[in-house]
Amino acid sequence: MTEWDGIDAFERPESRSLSQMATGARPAPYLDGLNAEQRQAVETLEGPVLMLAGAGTGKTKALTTRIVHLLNTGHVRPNEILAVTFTNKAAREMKNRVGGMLGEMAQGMPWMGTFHSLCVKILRRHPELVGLKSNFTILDTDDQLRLMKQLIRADNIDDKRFPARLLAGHIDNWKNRAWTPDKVPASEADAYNNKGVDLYKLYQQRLKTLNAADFGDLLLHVVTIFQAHPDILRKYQSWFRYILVDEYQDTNVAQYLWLRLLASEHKNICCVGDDDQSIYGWRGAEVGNILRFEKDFPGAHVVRLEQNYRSTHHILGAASGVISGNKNRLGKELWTDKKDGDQVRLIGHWDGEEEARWIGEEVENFQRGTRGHDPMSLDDMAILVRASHQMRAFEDRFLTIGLPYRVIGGPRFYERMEIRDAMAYFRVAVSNEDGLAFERIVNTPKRGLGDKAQQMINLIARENNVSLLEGARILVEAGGLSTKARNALKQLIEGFDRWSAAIQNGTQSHIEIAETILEESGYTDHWRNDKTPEGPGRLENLKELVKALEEFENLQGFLEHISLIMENEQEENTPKVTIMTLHAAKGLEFPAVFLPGWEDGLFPSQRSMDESGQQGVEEERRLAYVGITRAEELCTISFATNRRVYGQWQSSISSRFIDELPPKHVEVLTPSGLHAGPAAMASDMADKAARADAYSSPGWKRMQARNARYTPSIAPKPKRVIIDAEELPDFAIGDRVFHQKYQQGTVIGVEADKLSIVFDGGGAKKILASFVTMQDEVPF
DNA sequence: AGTACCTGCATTTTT
DNA sequence: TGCAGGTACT
Repeated sequence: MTEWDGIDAFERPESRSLSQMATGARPAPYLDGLNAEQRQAVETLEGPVLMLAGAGTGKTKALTTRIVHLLNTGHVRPNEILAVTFTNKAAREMKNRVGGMLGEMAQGMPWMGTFHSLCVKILRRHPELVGLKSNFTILDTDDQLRLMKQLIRADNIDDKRFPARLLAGHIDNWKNRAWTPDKVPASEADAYNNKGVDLYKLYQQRLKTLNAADFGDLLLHVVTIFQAHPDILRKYQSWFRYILVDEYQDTNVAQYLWLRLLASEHKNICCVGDDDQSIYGWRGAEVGNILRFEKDFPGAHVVRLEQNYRSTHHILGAASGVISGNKNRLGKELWTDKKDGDQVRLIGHWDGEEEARWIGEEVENFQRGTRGHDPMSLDDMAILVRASHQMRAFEDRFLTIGLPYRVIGGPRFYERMEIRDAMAYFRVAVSNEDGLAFERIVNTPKRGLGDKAQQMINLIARENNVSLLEGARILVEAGGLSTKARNALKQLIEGFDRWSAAIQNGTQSHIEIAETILEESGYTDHWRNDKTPEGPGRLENLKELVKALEEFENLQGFLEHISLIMENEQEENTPKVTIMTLHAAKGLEFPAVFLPGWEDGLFPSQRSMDESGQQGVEEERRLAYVGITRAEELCTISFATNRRVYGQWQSSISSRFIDELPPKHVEVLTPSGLHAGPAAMASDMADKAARADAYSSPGWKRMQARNARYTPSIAPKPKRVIIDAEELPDFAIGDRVFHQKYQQGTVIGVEADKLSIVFDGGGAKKILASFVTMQDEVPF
């Protein structure tokens, strides 16, 4: 591997052709809207660049403009830019914004996406190098845990004392650090009752036989391939002439290595991030990556974006005051030319319920318009909490006063039971080896294949070293099980044979196939016959699922997309207050923000401090910084002196972060109840008791049920989200294409949506365009 | 197979 | 307190 240190000179910008220079001479009106620093970040095209972008300083603008500038000056072709984000949302936004500035040119940017989706793309080209087939499935957390549980039980480990989650945590950690089982250092040998590393090895083997990868693998496998196959690495290195990375402070070791490997030829890597907003250390993010950038990439240009366009002076002052308490930071001071605005408001309450009550009233006040502020929409207000259990108090309160709210981060469409079941059917049909999916649906709907039958299938599959589906086939052919169970299983196997064949030969659309699968398997009937009140809703969800398929070229593309995305944001038009965690709020902004629960132990969280000490406090402090900087106009911090924790009343002291707020930016409000005498307190307690009764009353329950029905998380409406499955490209004769089964080939004829293709492996076929993908992105 | 009860436990979350 | 997961009973 090439070392960055010791390289004395970076490549000079290549001498440009006349046509490139002519292209470069095109006017660049998009630069006009940038401030000096943003402009510098956009125009420093060659060599490593670190864009230190504080909250609200227009980093997305700078990032997208940089891409536009790269293309407009003719430095690079769209498909030679690697642009990486963490979330699909960020990728989508970047795509949209670049698309908005460039028109269809952005369509030609196949390498813009999340770390994971880009890794899948790469991995699908070389799966055999890590023992997978190109149709490998991607496991979600649930599958992972089930698989680990099997291994743990097989090893006779007490999974009470050593829960699967613990093992999953270790393995995740190791993968984040890019440690394959053989690379886990000896210091970790005691993990999971000294069995961690062995189980990790076993787990990886099982994944291979299942032809599956978990999220961590996607990165790890690609890094492994790059490290073991310099020839392959070299091709990607030279292909990606410009690399852009968003939220660099959130990268883990594996992602860092991935980037470093890819950037080491051209060294045109631009990382954007903010060390002060690094809040994902607990899931492997290394703030060190961004702090070390100049060492890792010698000669790096560092550009600081410090002009904030979001918040008022007081809000920024408060945020700066808090974050300055951190030792480990690159240092940055946000400023604004906006008006001073209101000071950050601070208020202490008697208890959590009082806090929720007061915030509810304030929300209504803002809505009405108070003290020189125009009336505000509920959409413009947010309550940001440290931990999701804090949301409950607000939900309860808002429910009683009938204040519309929206909770971000609830259960998602693709995590619903019926959706996961349906997808399990699709998964087995697409990849017969997918034993986890098979297990999930073998007795759903009930086919009389209970524990015993499943154990039998498992046993036979293991003995013959074949997939569960094949094991089941052997069992049926051998005449095992009761007649009834055998026939049911036989029917299921025949079903999968039919469905897999339909997927292979491409005569039916994947939507028809999906409908067929759900019908013939009896899964739809299962819910049609369901008498519980959820039945109709679940059928509805299944319909939505099939509808969502329309956005994809084939079932596999869909499954991949879903396992990578799992999101279901749907907006409806009634304005609502938003309730969410501080983590979920990163990157968002609201005119008015409430930050409740600033009590030591809650925020900063005790656990964080116990587990990570000073480092933990610093990360919590960054979380406070993120919270304050979400606010544009009004920021209200609050705490309660008493709070119910796991049912027990506890008194608490205000957060240390409160004392770090610079007083000149803070207005301290006095709550009406706090200084009342003991009498008021007593009546307060009585009131509370009365309310507690009301909470268990039938009326209350009904209200909750009603709310559940209308809660946004219920009605599913998958948005049109296309990141991995791009719009069907127009194929032309001579195009290089890739087919799941026949691999690479060349188009020799086009009629409507059917292509004639000569495959490299020999043979010509007529194939629906939707079954192949364009392979021009990396020509090798 | 469905239920009723018991126990243990309890951040942050994306892919 | 309230939930998820497991066990034991019907």
